[in-house]
Amino acid sequence: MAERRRGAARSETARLAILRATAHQFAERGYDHLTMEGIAAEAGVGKQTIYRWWPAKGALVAECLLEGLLLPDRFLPPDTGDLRADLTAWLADVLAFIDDSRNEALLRSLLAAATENAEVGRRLDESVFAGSALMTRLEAAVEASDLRPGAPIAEIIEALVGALVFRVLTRTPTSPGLAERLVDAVVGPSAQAPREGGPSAPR
Amino acid sequence: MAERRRGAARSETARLAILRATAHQFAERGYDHLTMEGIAAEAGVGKQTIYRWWPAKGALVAECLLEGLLLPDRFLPPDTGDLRADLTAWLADVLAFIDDSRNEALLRSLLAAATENAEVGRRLDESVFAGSALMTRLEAAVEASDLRPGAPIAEIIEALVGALVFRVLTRTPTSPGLAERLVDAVVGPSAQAPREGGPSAPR
Amino acid sequence: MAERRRGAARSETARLAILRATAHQFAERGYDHLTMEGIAAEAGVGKQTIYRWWPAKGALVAECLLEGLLLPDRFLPPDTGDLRADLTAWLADVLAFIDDSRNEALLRSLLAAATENAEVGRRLDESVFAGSALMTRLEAAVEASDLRPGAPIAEIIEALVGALVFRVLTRTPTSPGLAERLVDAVVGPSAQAPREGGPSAPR
Amino acid sequence: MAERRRGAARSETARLAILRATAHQFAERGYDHLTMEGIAAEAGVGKQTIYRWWPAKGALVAECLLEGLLLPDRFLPPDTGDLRADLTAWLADVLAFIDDSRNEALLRSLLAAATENAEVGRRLDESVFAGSALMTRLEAAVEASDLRPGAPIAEIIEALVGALVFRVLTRTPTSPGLAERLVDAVVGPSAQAPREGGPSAPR
DNA sequence: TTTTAACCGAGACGGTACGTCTTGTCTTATA
DNA sequence: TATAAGACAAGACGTACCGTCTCGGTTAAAA
Repeated sequence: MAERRRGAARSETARLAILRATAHQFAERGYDHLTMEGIAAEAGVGKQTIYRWWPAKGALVAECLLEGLLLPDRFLPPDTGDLRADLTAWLADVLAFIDDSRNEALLRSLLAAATENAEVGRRLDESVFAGSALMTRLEAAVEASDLRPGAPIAEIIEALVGALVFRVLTRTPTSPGLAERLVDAVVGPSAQAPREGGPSAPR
Repeated sequence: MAERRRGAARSETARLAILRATAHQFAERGYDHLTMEGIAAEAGVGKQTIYRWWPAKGALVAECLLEGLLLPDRFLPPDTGDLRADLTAWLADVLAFIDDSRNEALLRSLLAAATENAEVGRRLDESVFAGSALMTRLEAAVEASDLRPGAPIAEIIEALVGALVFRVLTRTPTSPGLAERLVDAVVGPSAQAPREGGPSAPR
Repeated sequence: MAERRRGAARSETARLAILRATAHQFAERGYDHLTMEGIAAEAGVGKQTIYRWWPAKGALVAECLLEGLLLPDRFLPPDTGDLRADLTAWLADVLAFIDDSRNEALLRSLLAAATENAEVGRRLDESVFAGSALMTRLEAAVEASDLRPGAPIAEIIEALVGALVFRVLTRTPTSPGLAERLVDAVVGPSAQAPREGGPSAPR
Repeated sequence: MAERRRGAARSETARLAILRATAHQFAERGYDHLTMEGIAAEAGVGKQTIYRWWPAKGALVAECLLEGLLLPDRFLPPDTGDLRADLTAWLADVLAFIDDSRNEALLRSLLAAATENAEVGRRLDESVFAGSALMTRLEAAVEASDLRPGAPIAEIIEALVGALVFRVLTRTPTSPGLAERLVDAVVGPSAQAPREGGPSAPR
């Protein structure tokens, strides 16, 4: 039987108002410049109500992330059977998102949040940059012999996502053909520029 | 004919004291928690003297980076003729540095600085993660046919460095064999031990 | 016939616990720094239970006063037939009480309570500083012709008690012979030692 | 030669704005309900500027008192040669002031301030309730033999002022003839109701 | 016996104010 | 005129209490 402690229960209304206010202020003004007072004011909530449930603004952002209030639905790689094409499509999708400077700023803010809050880092990994969906696609590729058995799938994903993160951090603008080149970098060149017989190790 | 404006010249002593204080406080307390007042106090300098020459703390950090006050001499990839071995050695070197949690925190702080200051981002790219040295090694590899002509060298570097950045952000601990697997991911497996690296470590 | 409304009756246990906690906290930390939350916590009582029965902390203190939880039994003037001796003895008694700095602080706290709560002021008059007992003694003095008929008895008491209150407020330390000099001031010098008391102590 | 330390000097403008705001808020809302934030806001000043120079609101009020921003010029007793008449006139003056309930509340607030700040208590003694002027008048009375030599002057003043303080604390309304009765209580009856031969000690 | 009003403890809530910290600008005296 | 010192207005920080409301549970008169 459910053991319920005494006293009024936590207000879901307040919780949601706080998260929504956080997401709004985050998008509006970035992670720095995000203030507890501003959130409390926008949410119509006492500051104590925030501090009662979250230890710091990083935790607020992490929970927003978890609730999908900060980023659109995760980008999903298609599965057409052509690994390189699928990865390229996924990358192009993400790059298009980043190309909007508003989104780029938001992502950078998210990286800032991750630098000072481990939970945000974890959530970023999990829920933002594809995690399992990408992983599944690559596993399927091994199955289909598009990747050799034993290929370092996790590291391929890290390299791919990391390259994107690095570009956001350094504000490097997207250049044409970037998606293809990145895919080339991590899973080798596409079929129409195939086998050059050279000593380059087969992947 | 040196046109010298009147009045006291900029004090090099003050400049250095400020940069050293910045570097010290940065290492001590991280990018957040870095305060202008703290720097001024430690440097024995008026706050105005800082604001006169730097617009914000991001710029201070960027200049520290440029002066090599924040990070050790850049990591240089060896050139033994064996591309994979060289890259692996370089990676292992960097990973060993990151494995010291003090260094990891420092790097994360640097990423935080990069999120809010474009100059820091640029400098980080250039001076921290090797940039040209790595690039040179890869160009040599193309020359030596260890990489096929037209290989996306820049993207390979981005992927490699990005993976490191991503791991620092998400606080993923280094696992054994990581350097090999990452090299495998971006330039393919080592020829003499094709199965090496094995399956990726679970994350 | 006892008209009783429905529901549980007021808990005497809770009432006493609250008053005792109030008295304890009052003595411990003074009237300011007295908090409803602190009282509730010490009494093991919900805050609402306090607010249900008392409108404010002033009322709590007033009731403590009424119940004799804050001050020792009222100081009673003796009646030896010698008015001046009796008043001096009473005053010396009260002054000795005040001389303990803990008691002085407690009285000052009580004055603080009186400034913001009229009821406390009234109770202070009545139950603390003797009120009727002193009055009775002075009326007896008129009867015995130790005071002339028509002497302003109430004002004499006010002057006496007021002097004490004023000294507590201004933290003036008791000086030797003070009791005698005060009695001298309000009912004239003692006959058998007309010069007694000497000049006032410098302030 | 004046040894001046470096840095900007204390702003007299800010100091005055703060004291004026304090006096205004004090009169408006009383000692409790006086807030540092309210003062800072009304004075157009940062809170730190207040805390830099005053440790607490009690000190602010004490300084206002010293600057004469809270109470009118001290009440001065006349000197017509008739001690009782002069004291009665002074008392009537003060009682008339107290009779305005706004002034009464202000005085009560001042007493509240005195309970928690020793400096206020001291200033109250000195500058509010006549201090030296009353003292001087009584010393002249001894000189003129209106009071016997050795009369406890300081205690007479304490009794007189104390009675007023006590009445303010207990909110006892002024009754007709009060001034005369109080004077009677501390320096004996006036001449037109003289010597009754009784055993009441001569003063 | 059931209902129901009032009590109780606990504790969440929207607020206000606290005293501290930091920011970026301004002022003063010195070098 | 640049500097070290430091005062200033502004405003966010995280904490402490305020007085109200909401929970789940208990008590006892009324229905």
